Amino acid sequence: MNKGDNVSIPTLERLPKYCTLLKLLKSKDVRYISSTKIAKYMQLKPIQVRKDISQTGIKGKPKIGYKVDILYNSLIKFLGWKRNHKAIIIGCGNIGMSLLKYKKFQDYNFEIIAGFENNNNIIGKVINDKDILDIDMLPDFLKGKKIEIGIIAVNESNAQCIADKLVKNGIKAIWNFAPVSLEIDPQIIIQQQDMTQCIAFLTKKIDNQKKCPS
Amino acid sequence: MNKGDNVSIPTLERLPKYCTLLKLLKSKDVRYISSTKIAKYMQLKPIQVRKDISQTGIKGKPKIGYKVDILYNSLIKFLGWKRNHKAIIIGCGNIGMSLLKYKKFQDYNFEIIAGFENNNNIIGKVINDKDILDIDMLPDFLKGKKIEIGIIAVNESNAQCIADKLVKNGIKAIWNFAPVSLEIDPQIIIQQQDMTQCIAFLTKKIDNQKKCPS
DNA sequence: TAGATTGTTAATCGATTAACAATC
DNA sequence: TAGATTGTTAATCGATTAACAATC
Repeated sequence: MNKGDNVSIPTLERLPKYCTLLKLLKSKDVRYISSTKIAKYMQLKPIQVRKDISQTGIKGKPKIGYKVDILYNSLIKFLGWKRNHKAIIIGCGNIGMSLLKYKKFQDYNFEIIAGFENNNNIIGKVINDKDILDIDMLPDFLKGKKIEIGIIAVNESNAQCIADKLVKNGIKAIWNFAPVSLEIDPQIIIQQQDMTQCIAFLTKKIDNQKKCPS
Repeated sequence: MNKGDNVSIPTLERLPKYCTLLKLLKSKDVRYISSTKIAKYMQLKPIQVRKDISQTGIKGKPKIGYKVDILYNSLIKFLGWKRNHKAIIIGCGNIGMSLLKYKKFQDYNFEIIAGFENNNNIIGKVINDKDILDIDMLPDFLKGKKIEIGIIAVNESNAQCIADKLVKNGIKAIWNFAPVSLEIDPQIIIQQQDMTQCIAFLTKKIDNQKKCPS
């Protein structure tokens, strides 16, 4: 096991934000950056930035800081973004469609290669160069294609059944937009995308502030 | 300050999931539920469920557990979902449009009442009964309307400027879909919606598993 | 050189988990 | 009643933060 393989989740979630900033700095021809400055940009503490970076095994230089291009490249590599990752979407309704259309995934070498549907009015469409296919073609489609990620954008009642189908056909990771907790082989990586969490955060925080205006 | 007002973020993010489950139980006429069973459904530990629930001030009964309808109602109330929360969207491209179309927000008493754009080809459209208006009309539109949440779905380079405009016009909370960290009055509640986090999680976990297949 | 910055080691903080008395 | 379950208090675990020697 490599050094950074058991990186903590909070750190893992901050790393892409450093990438975004470093990309910007690169475009402005900034050569070196210190944890102090990164922290200032991102409203974090310098020590946390250093801890995060050190978790990935990247080294800086006292007094100088980190070399922008090296740090950027190492982070991209660390996150696995040097390599292409392929995904398919199941469910091409409102959410599924917007993901199919989304162009920025390619910035992360993340590629949605097709959509799947059971609605005949939608099957056959081509969105952003990606075919929408009949869900029945899923098993055949996945054979030999090295697709690692299945994005579930169907409704709650169908999510579990789709998840089972994906796993059965060799999918390694699931990104689930349906608001249900999937029961699934723990070997499979699950990322739950829960709108309700976001709404809860917003509404609760607003209401707290109303009660105790400072 | 009420008891649950400083509820921890991890707990706050689990509460809506309990709501989802309780709603299902209610529809099946289940009257009582124990932390043990909730935990089983959601792949958590019973003690964590009890701790979460107790943070909201809701009480259960030894041996019996929690009354489903009371627990559900109390959680909804706690999260602020008894009251209507109004939002507007700035930027009606791919992401903004899909949020305008999304019907399930009403389940949480969360209401997007309009969209704003600067593109003349989009201004004037009506999506899901919601008008898309010229961004220049924003200040007038917000006057006296008690809109608390601004959803930013414009590109990176415009996000900060839109955020400033929203705050200037009395918005209390921002849900930011642009991949930049906004610099803003700390009084304002910010929820950062970061696709890159999700992608980082998926790609890194997949690559770790490749290296050490168990 | 002097001083800013890194990276290590230790301290603190907060969330999760455990233990168990109270109780329906 | 007996036993399952709650809720409290304490222990553990892990992430953040602090302190500081090493160093360019």
